[in-house]
Amino acid sequence: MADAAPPVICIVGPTASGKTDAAQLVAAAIGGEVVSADSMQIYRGMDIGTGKLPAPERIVAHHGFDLVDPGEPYSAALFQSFARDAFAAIAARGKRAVLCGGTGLYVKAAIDAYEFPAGEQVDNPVREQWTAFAAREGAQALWDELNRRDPDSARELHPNNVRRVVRAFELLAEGRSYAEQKRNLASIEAAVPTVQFGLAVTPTVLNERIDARVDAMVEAGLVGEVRGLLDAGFREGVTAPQAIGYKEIVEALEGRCTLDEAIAAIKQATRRYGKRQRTWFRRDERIRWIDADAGDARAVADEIMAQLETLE
RNA sequence: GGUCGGGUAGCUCAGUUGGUAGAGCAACGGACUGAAAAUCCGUGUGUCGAGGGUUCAAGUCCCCCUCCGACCA
Repeated sequence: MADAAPPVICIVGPTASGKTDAAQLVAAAIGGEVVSADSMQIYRGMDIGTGKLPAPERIVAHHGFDLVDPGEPYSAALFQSFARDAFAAIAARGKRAVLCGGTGLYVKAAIDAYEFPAGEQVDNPVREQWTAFAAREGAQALWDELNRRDPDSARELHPNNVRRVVRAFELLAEGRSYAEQKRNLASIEAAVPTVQFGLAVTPTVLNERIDARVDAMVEAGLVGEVRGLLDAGFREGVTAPQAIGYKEIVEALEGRCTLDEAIAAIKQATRRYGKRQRTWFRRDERIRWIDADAGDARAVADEIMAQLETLE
């Protein structure tokens, strides 16, 4: 990437904070293109429930949507290379990238010096092996085994966190260490120059907005979308069927709860997700927080542009 | 009107022979480098329905009132 490329503008925040509209308005104003950093918007056919900006409403180019089918696996490493390529392509067009993200890990993978050395492998036999071991012998046995081979990393992990313990085995198989990687976390540097903005919404206000948004998704046809996905083999996927708004509707469609119960569950899960996002982004000191309580995308975009002007 | 259940944390409920209460879920806080909308960790005071009584001591036993449910009239 040329040194002359201006910093990527990065807009983060929890679901329903208004990122999507604000990012598009900023991009439109400065001649930019949006890159979405969202682990569920990458799936084709998952539109309503992921809050994907509908094509007719896009006034600038969007990237990061519909990268794979719901049955396919994906990873932060794949997103990293996708995002880096997108930044380069946008710069080459003389445009400016606006990264818009709710998935903290994907945002960091895109802009920070996260390294995924062993390529872009997605179906990892080591993962399968140890996941099966845990299912057979239990979480504690899995952790004990890690403790035998890499006590340094085991100490960093709770035995119940099977996912991460398995991940430590994957790293070990590549001659790396989870503990060492974690130690380096604090000193990670930006790999891509960015200016980051976070949309801050008071939790009570955000919760109300989430409820309204979920109702709107149902009205927009979420149930039909899920039904269509099921017919297309949605259940085969590893990640996509875990999406909030989808897994609950599947429960209702398969008769394990009522639609009203499913809708309530979606609202609850989304509120909790919003909280996790807040926790994730809060600790990044580079983020400049913008008050987004009013829900006025225009005002938020104006504020971002005003701040950009003072910075550049 | 009568009989029997039941009224304990925001919700569903435990609570052993009386020793001033605890699980799950929710809520709140936190972690996070190849599944991340995932995964995991931490935090439990509440007039034990009201009043009275027995007792050194009552969620627990007795009386009375009240509310909910079922059954009988």
